Amino acid sequence: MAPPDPTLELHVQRFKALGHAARLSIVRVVVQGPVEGTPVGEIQARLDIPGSTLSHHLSELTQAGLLKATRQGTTIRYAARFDHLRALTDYLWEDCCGGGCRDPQCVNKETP
Amino acid sequence: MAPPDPTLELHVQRFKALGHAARLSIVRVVVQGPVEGTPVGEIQARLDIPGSTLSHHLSELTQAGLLKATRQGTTIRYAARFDHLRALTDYLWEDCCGGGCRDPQCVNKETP
DNA sequence: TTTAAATTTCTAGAATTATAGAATTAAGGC
DNA sequence: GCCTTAATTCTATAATTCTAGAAATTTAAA
Repeated sequence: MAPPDPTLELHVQRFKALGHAARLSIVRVVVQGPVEGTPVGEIQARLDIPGSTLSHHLSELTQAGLLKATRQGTTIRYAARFDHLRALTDYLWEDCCGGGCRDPQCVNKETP
Repeated sequence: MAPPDPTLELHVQRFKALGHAARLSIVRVVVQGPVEGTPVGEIQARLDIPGSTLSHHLSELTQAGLLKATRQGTTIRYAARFDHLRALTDYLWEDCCGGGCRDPQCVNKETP
């Protein structure tokens, strides 16, 4: 099999983090929320997930670099890492058309 | 827990499909290949994956709607579904900033 | 119609991930 | 110090996914 590729693995981890209903929902709630972040309690209220389960998913998303946490007293706010979210698709298009294509109008990106 | 959401589940399936080193590699090989698709044999040669394992991953990617297969004699070519790949990120930004933001320059999408 | 090449399906064991209750930590107010 | 609220960590079970060899399928050529 192919040798390990840290850049690949990084992106795998991020895609995997988004490949779960609870976690994708969490990310969307946070993306749609205020820039300064959304408190865990509010995420929990919106999605109706048990605390321990939610915490586990938040931890995965944070470790994957898709969310960042900031404490404010007893509440913790999670905000989106928009830079890393955007980098995900860039990685997919990388070297499209056999090298360096970034054109959104590229024929390869059109529906046949 | 929240009720089932078919649109969410669809995107979960696609992110999950990309959340695996072999599958993300496959997608990249195919994206970088010709528009008409890349033969299984060539993908296998490039990535050095056992045939049965590769076939399993190709099936998952196809079921997720990220690749499409076309037969040419005994060889089968897999091509990227660029439309569905692009839709993945659009889904992430959906309702960003509390509704309908599509602006790439949006402050929410800038690195703090 | 036998043979060969390309790819998939079957199978089962190994490995990883998900879930949520109970216990714990952290911060701040009284 | 003690109590309350907010969130995390611990733990164990359940569920899913991965892997790859062996067998089967598909297509076309000899």
